[in-house]
Amino acid sequence: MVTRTRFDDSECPVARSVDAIGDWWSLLIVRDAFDGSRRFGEFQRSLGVAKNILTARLRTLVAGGVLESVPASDGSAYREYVLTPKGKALFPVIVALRQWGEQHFFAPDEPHSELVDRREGHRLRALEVLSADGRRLDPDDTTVHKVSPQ
Amino acid sequence: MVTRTRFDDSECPVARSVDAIGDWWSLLIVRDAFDGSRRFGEFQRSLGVAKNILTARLRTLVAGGVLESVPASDGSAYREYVLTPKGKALFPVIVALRQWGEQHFFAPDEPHSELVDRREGHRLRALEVLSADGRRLDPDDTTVHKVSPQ
DNA sequence: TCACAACGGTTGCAACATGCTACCAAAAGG
DNA sequence: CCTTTTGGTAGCATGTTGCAACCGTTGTGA
Repeated sequence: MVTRTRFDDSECPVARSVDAIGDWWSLLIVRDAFDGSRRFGEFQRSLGVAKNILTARLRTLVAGGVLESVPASDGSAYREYVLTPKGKALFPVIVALRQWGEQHFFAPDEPHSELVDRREGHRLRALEVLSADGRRLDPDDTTVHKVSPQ
Repeated sequence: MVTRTRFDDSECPVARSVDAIGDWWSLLIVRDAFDGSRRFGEFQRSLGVAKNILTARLRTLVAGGVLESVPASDGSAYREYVLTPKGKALFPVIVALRQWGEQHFFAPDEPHSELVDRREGHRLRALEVLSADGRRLDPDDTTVHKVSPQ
């Protein structure tokens, strides 16, 4: 069991997110879930993670409401792990990580797995951070509005 | 020194990204860097991380090209850690984590720090995953195009 | 200029998390 | 039935983290 309550009470949403999914394996488990993995063995073979660690991570993700354990879709007595709506809401996070990795860790001609639009088969548009009125924002165009603790 | 070469050679961009920044502290260090932290002590006070761990993380992030060590901006003899262009490209990742946290870990009226457009002072628009031709995509609308290893 | 505090670490050690292997019960398949 | 697959658990070696103490350098105030 992972017990990191350090930032549970933080006022920063990033910290709470990292608290929920910010360890080495959880993000890759979620990625696999988006890619269609459902069964314990699928995650285990895909990731090469130790089974006791996978057990712990799946439990944590289920406890955190990211995954839920449901009866197997093929009618067998086993269970499957599927993304909850909260888990599916991580889609932009995974896409952002994917695009960052594509841009900074691969040579232009180096092969890598690609996330494509199912209808057209094309690569996705790069994520853009936009202001309320639709302007494209760089990091320097934004600032954190701190909550005064009182 | 963090030595996780397990996924350095993965074909999946998400895995390489997680390899670079996917541990407990690195993402929070990057968040602080976006929020304006530059000095060792700033990160240390803000995060409450042990100094030896912070030392190791900063070194890893510098080695990974996310941060760089530059002379202090105030003319002192100390050094500062600032985001490289590669580091600044993590902006959508941090914003995605922030928005996910805001939506799923805070009650509607619960106070939390907010990332706002500096010009207008308004909250940012929610990130959208778009197809090449601009349609809004859900996870189910996409599929991973696997690279055949050969 | 001299003392003292702050900065940016390093070192050693204890506690905890992870990875590996072996093992096991229940389910599926033949 | 008998065998294999699945989905774990248990124990142990190793790696990582957190904590406290220490230390040289840099800034600071008298």
